[in-house]
Amino acid sequence: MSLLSTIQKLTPLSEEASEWLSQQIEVFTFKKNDILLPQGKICHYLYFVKKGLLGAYYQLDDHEVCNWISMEGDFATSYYSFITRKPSYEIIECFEACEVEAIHFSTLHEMYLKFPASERTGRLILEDYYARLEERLISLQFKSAKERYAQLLEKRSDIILRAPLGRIASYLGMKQETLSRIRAGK
Amino acid sequence: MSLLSTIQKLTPLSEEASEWLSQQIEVFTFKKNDILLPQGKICHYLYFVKKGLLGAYYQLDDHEVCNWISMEGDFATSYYSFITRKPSYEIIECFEACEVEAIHFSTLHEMYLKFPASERTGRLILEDYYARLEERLISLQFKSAKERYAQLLEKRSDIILRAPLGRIASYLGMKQETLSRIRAGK
DNA sequence: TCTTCTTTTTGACTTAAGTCAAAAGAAAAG
DNA sequence: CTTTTCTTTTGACTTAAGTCAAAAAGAAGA
Repeated sequence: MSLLSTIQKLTPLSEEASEWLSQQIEVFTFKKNDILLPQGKICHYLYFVKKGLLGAYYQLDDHEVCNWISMEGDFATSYYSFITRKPSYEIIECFEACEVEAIHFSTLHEMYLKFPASERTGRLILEDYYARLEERLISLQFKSAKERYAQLLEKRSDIILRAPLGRIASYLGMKQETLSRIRAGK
Repeated sequence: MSLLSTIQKLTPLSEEASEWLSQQIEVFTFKKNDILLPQGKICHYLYFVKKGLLGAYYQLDDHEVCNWISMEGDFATSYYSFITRKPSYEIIECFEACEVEAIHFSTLHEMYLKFPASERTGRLILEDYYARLEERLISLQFKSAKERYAQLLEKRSDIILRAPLGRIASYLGMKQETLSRIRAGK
């Protein structure tokens, strides 16, 4: 499972394009609690998680709210900052030691110019992001805390087992104590 | 205020491209309560509201949840269905009599082929959608009903004055009675 | 203008989730 | 191992928002 093979699964990339792209991919390793993107900086990379767990959160008043969590096989970036080239309001942090592959923003756009058919790839990755966001919004809009937890448990039980409780709670839009109680089945 | 001039404000389009596009734009008029897109159909149009008020909602259990409301000068489409070409879970309906300009999906893609620079236009419109969605999510995730109302009042007071109370309430993720009480300042 | 239908408001009561504080469990450090 | 630190759970209490039902206000039709 790699960035390239995952992209190929979304939509085939020409031999030539994937050859070129594979040479542009950068690989990084991070320690637990390392910051991939500080708040206020522009996100230049589209990441792909090879190993580990990472996520994004932002500061709201006196607490942190988690926006997304990615693990092995997931893409990860501060979508809004990455596409708009504006400073990110969210912070990307490793929740575990991580190994990631990364495509630089300029690489992506060079690829679009060199291989116009690859535009589709970019669009599909981003559409996937959009769909996830929309699903989450629907879930937050009118489901109870218990239902939201059940839904996440069904879809991403792996994340629930690995991410810190407080992060999951804020991701689900509830307090840590509430999540703890739901988990205990009360 | 027209589709074309609004697009031009986002990013300049070549003389040739805007000439071509202007000939592809369709104009529709609808009566109050007319359905622009029924649930389960693929959304083929990117709409631009010239006059009136319209919005989208979906069925959740025994009630309807409003996803967005657009008025004069706004774009409107079932974004997810439009980009993925999958059936829409949401219904687009006129809340008032409407006059809209519309670009067909195939027209948009023909434009991308004919005028590659126009890809940027499409991306910007869609990015704008994404940004709105993200803002809404943040608001729902950790703000109280009162705060969410205040925020909408500040950003889109026009909508609050025109849309039915029940729609606004479900858009804000609360019950109609709650919104009524907040509005009364209790 | 009167009647009917729809939308919004109000009232009384219930419930889900938040708050604050402390205890228990795990993980990291010496 | 112990001690320290961080994370999760539990308890008692509060509060925001939901529920159900009825009244009031507006809009529409005859």
